[in-house]
Order: sequence, then structure tokens, then C-alpha cells
Amino acid sequence: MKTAPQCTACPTKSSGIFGDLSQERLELLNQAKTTNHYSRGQNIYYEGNPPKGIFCIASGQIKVFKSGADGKETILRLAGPGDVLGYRSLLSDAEHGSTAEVIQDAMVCFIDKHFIMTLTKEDPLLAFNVMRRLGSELAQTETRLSNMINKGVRERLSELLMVLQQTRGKKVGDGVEIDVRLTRAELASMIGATSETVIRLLSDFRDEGYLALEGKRIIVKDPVGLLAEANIES
Amino acid sequence: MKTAPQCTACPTKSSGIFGDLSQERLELLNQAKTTNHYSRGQNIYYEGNPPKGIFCIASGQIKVFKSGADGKETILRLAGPGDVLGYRSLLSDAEHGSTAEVIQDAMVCFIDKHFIMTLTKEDPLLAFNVMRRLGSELAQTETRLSNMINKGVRERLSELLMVLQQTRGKKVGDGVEIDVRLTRAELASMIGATSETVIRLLSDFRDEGYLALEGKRIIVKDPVGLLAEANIES
DNA sequence: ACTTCAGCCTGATTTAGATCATGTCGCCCT
DNA sequence: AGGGCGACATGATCTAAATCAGGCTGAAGT
Repeated sequence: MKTAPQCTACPTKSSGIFGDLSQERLELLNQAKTTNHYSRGQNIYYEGNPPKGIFCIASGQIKVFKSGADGKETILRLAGPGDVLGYRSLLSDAEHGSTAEVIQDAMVCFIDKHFIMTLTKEDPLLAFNVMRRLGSELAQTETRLSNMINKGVRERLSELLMVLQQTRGKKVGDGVEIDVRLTRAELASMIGATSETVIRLLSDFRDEGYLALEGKRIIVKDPVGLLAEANIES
Repeated sequence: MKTAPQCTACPTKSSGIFGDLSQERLELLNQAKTTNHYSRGQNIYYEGNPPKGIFCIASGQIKVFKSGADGKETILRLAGPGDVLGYRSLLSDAEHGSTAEVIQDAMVCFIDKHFIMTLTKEDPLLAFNVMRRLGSELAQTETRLSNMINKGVRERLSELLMVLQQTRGKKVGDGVEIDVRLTRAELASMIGATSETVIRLLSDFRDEGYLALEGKRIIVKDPVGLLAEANIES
């Protein structure tokens, strides 16, 4: 059991929604939060559960997904350090519309519903940060929806790889490694495809020199070529 | 030219985001807004334009859509009286990610960017209403995304018809008429399908007794049967 | 060490829905 | 009245990607 982290010294403070909080409020938040460690495979909350508060990710990686009728899951987004989970359901006070599962061991702070709601009402800047986040998630989801409709799997996969490379990339000798361990099935469920199709396309991309595949590692070697495949408009 | 409407007496006040505004603030808003009439086919704003403010719909129907590479459009949502357009782009101060086009003659009030931002900062309840709306739009879009991935066109169409029937339904003698005039192509672009497929499925639904089709009118006669087709989980 | 099992990979087959082609109907415009 | 046009309709193909069916590999468990 590690010592509990301090919000006042949280490395994700500036990138999260609490970056603009005053010192006193941050101290209050620090008192109010509780911290938990989760390991790969554990769930933070489940689709259908009533929301009890929000989760602020200090470290690790989490996938947020919906389960369809036949159990097939659709990954809505990945969340890492600085991201906040569960505020959407809180606003409408409806049950969670998705499940959050840890894919890389994580440290996550929990903030009670009542506390965060009060804090948000008192602090317009916090409210604005939340709005901005919701807005940007909405924009992203709308783009994905549009991509689902008028792009093929190949384009969607290359776009996903580009995004992952930018947001989760780690420079290695001969390229940029995607630094989240995702199975092919998970990649597939982020773009609405099957694992077989993703496997085939990854091999194609490797054969075409865009990627190197070393087991679970994916290293992007030719981002420019890959981007061209994605065929992004605007 | 009709006389300009008064926010203080706006019939959509309670359903819109300004329902909780104080009398004084509402009066300020009333001074600040400008009102425009648009007829079918006119655009309120275009994808790629910088946002200048928000649009509050007093009457009429508007479709909000994204255009794909080949010009194929994806309708993101329909907006009617009480709905507000354009605040998403305002928050991130990015260009509009979609186009808004009038499909039924509309009266729309425009509120300047600076004014609405200030108002939102001053009024936590307004901020909350905006957040709630963003949250519910996000939830809806996430559900649509998930449906795109693990449901067939038939299920998506019946779900859409159920939603339209509930949100835009008008009771008629032998059922509920969907009271927005949408072309088959527009229906198609709301569920990621082609107009041909939608035409075929509508005929099927009619043959199966769920609907009556009279030209452009769609009358839902058996919502229970239709709902069963939609196969909605949870 | 052997078994098990999940993740990966590859090939063959199937299919939902797109695309293409063609025709009809009602509506607006000279 | 005729011509043009956009929406609706229906049949015939085509195809991207799912599904099905194996088989391989490496890590975990007994």
C-alpha cells in the first residue's frame, strides 16, 4: 500500500479539470477524495450502476465500453492520467451507460457525488472545464460516428493508429511505439470491426512498411504513409 | 416581417436552457438577441465556419449534419423548438464541426458569443443546463455509435422510427404520425444506410402492419411490434 | 513437464447491404 | 401541355467485411 497522493502535488493537475482550482479548494478536494489501486482486468464501474461520484485517474489506462446484445463490446474511449470518468452519468443522474475496465494497473481517486456537484456549482471555472471536456468528447464521438458511416475499416484503423501514436506514443529507436497494450480484439472494438479484419490489416500495413509488429507491440514507422491511408478530410 | 418575439414570453423557455434565468437576466438576454426567419433549405451555419454565437430555435425544424469526403452526409441530430445550436463549437472556440440546415421553416434567435459566455460564467444554473444538455447529447451519440457497430439496419431504422414517433409524434385517427417531413435519404443518413435500403425496409414494415405510408407521411400503427423489431437492450 | 487457454494468424465461405440500372409518380416551371 | 426534376420504388449485381474453421505460439497453472 503506497501513501495516498496529494491533489496539491498531483502531476496530472494541470491537464485535468482541477487545474484552475484555488489553493484552498484544492486542499478541500484533497481531504474529500479517496484513492484506490486497481489492477488489469478490474472494473471501476459497470453499465447500469447508479453513479456515486467521479473518478480521477492518477496513473494507468482504462477502457470505457458499452456491451451490445450479444456481449460484443464497443470501446467508447481510452482514459489515462488526468482524465475523469463518470461525470456524464452524474449530470443526468442516470445510471452509468458504460463500463470502465482497467487495462493497465491504475491509481484512481474517487470524489463523492455531492462534493463534486457543490464544488462545480461554486466554481465557474471548474464548470467550464467540465463543459469543455464534454464538448470535446462529443465532437470526437460525432466524428467517429461519421467515420463509421462513410469510411471503410482500413481508413478507420489507420486513423486510430495515428491518434494512438499521437496521444499514447513513445519514441523508440526506429519509430513511435504505441504505449498501451491493446489486444487486436480491443483495437477492433474501437473501430467497429472484428479482430480477424484488424489482424489482416495490421499485417498489410506492416507489409507496406508503415508499421513494425513485435508481438503485442506496434511501432509506427511511417506516420506520413499511414496518415495518407486514413484519408482524413477537412 | 413578424414582430420580434420576447424571451420573457418565449413558449420554449421552460424546455430550453434559459428556463432558470432570473427575470432581470432574461430581460438582458431579450435585449441582446436578434431574431431571424429561415425557410426550408437555408443554412444557419456551415461546417468549417468559426462560431460567432449560439442559435436558439423558437420554431421550425433543423437538421445538423457532417459531410463526408464524397459529399455523403451524416445527420447528427434534428433540432426543434427549445433546442440550442452551436454552443459546442463555442466552448472549444474551434470551427463548427457540422452544418445546420433548415428542413421546416424556422424562427431562430441568435445570441452573441461574448454575451452568452459572460452570462454562463455568471449563472451556475445556466452552466448546469448546458452541461446537462451536452451530457445527454453525448450519451445519445454514444448509443448511436454502439448501435452502428452491433445492430443491423433493420433494427436501427425501427429504433429511429420509435424515437421520432415519441419526440415528433402527432396523434392521428389510426396511429401516430411522424410530424417532420424527412426524405427517405434523410432517414437513411440518420442511421448510416442508403435510401434504397430504407425504402425497402419501410415497405417491409408496412407489409408487416407496423406502419402506414402515405407519400411522405409515415404513420406508426403498431409501436409495440416496431419496438420488438428494434431489439433494444438494457 | 504437460495441459490449458487466450491471443494471434490464415484461408474459405457467406451475407448484409451498397451500388447500379431503370422506371414511375407527382410537382413546379415556363 | 409539355418538359424537367427530385423523390420514391424495385430488381439485379457486387463487394467489403463478417463468420466459420483451422492451426500456431507463448504464458500460466497443476
